[in-house]
Amino acid sequence: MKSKIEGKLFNNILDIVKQIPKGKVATYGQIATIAGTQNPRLVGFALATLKEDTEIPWFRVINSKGKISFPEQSDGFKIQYSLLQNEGILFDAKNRINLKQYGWKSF
DNA sequence: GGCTTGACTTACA
DNA sequence: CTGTAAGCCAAGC
Repeated sequence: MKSKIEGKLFNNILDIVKQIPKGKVATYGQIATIAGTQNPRLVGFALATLKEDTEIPWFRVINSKGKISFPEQSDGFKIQYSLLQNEGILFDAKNRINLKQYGWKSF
């Protein structure tokens, strides 16, 4: 057992992402701020280190532009796209999510 | 133990 | 609208 947690902010980020309600999405900056860090990259990094069997809804995390962070040709994009639609979230003509409607509000 | 990269954001020109 | 620069934390080598 490790007496030290592997990055307190890191653990915080994952915990916050798990708290995103269904049908809502949150931006990296939003999560980073709530987690207590000024580095949104850690949010992406935290999600990048997740396992396949993770229970964390990483697909509900998008960038400030309201778009998926993956290239449209990437499989990750397709997967996240499908999962979000499955949650009831739709995209506009520019493949962007309407944060005004689906944006997650802080607790 | 030090440097580079990374699913990013915000500000300015 | 696009492009460049700085900020900041953790993992990998």
